[in-house]
Amino acid sequence: MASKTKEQILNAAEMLFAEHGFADTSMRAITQAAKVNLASVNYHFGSKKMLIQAVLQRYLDVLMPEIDKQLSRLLEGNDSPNTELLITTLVAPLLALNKVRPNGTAIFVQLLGRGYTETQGHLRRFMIVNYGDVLDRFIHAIKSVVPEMSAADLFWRLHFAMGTFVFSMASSQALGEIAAADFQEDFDIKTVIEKLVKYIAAGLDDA
Amino acid sequence: MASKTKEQILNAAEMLFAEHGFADTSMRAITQAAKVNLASVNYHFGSKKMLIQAVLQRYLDVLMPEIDKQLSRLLEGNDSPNTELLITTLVAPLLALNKVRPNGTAIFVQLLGRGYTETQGHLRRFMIVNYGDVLDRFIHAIKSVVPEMSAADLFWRLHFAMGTFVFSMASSQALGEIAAADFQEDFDIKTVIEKLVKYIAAGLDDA
DNA sequence: CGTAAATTTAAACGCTTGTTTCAAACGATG
DNA sequence: CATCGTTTGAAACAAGCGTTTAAATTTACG
Repeated sequence: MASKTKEQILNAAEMLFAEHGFADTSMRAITQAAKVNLASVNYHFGSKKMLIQAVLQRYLDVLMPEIDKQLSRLLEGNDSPNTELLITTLVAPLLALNKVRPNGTAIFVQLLGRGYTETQGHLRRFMIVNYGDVLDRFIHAIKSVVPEMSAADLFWRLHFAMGTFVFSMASSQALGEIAAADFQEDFDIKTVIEKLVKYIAAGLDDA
Repeated sequence: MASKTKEQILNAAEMLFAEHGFADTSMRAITQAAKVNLASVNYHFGSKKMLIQAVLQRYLDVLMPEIDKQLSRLLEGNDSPNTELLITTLVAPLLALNKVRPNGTAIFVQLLGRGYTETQGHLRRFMIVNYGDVLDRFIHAIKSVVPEMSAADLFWRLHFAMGTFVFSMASSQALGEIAAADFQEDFDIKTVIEKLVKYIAAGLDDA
């Protein structure tokens, strides 16, 4: 089992990373929030960079097998799924992260967004190397749903969709509060995700 | 006229900011690239923060009136425009930035993405305060194009769209390089923006 | 219990950051 | 030409960064 200190560091780091980004979160801020000694990050993880990786990996190791499982379940059915159904496949594994850690879903999608914008492609390569098989299965499934679309177009639309999702989830709380004030109506996370899935599927399908 | 030093600083800063982000671009890197003394940034702009503002403002002061003009031209015609046409309204002003400065469009959209993801909402407020009237006109126009959509739905989709745009632009360079490597094909900023417009319009219109 | 390994601690390291200082050089004006 | 406000220059500043060190402490095990 992972040591208590290690977990305290990971828990504190992921919160601060999600909130302020990787560059703007210092080792001292992390160790202070985790109530551990400054040097223990380097002792347990080696460096700040490897701590960032460890924080992400803790989520990806739960998320990716879950996506793979859901994908298998969907593809085993003999009905050919549509785009919206495929995108929905990602939702349940993401929401499952809330059971792994309190507020896990929101934290992870924020980390994902930070990783994409701050680490200029490192995260992408990291994910492809470690979870490329799952991603390939998903992309293959999407391809089979929109076979007429060119590879380049699909590439761009998938990344646009990724952007939509990450950005929206990252600011979903703030947006929810604004919307609630404007429309005197509550929007829980499930409602927002349903709207988001429709929006993404529409953009992916075709124009 | 602005001094030669001031312009050299702005030109060097915007390039480095776009490429590496605000936090990861040091004053020393800027002044070295601009071939000016380190202290001249503080002398001419006061601080790094105000330099960032100056870099953004130089573009926004060109972009926003241009959007306003295009919007007027579009709305004066008696044909009611569709969503894609309205989104396209933003494209010409964005591409016009290429005439203001070499590679201006790509630089600006990347700065925009950086600003949204790095400065946690400061940029959003800055833009609403300084250019809120233009933004309001645009949102009003969108509303009139999809009158059957509920206010809440439109709210969410507009923010989804904003997320798509900002996120894609923040990582447009990295994605462009990946795409170029994968498809042996160059994607200039104009091509990417056109793909993006179609995607956003499809998501906005309906599902 | 005693000892060896693992962990925590406080302190300091070297480096980079944004900013300030103040003298030197410049440029326009009388 | 002299002068005065503006701009530049080299250097130093204090603060913060990630990392390393070595001694103190805790933990695990024969």
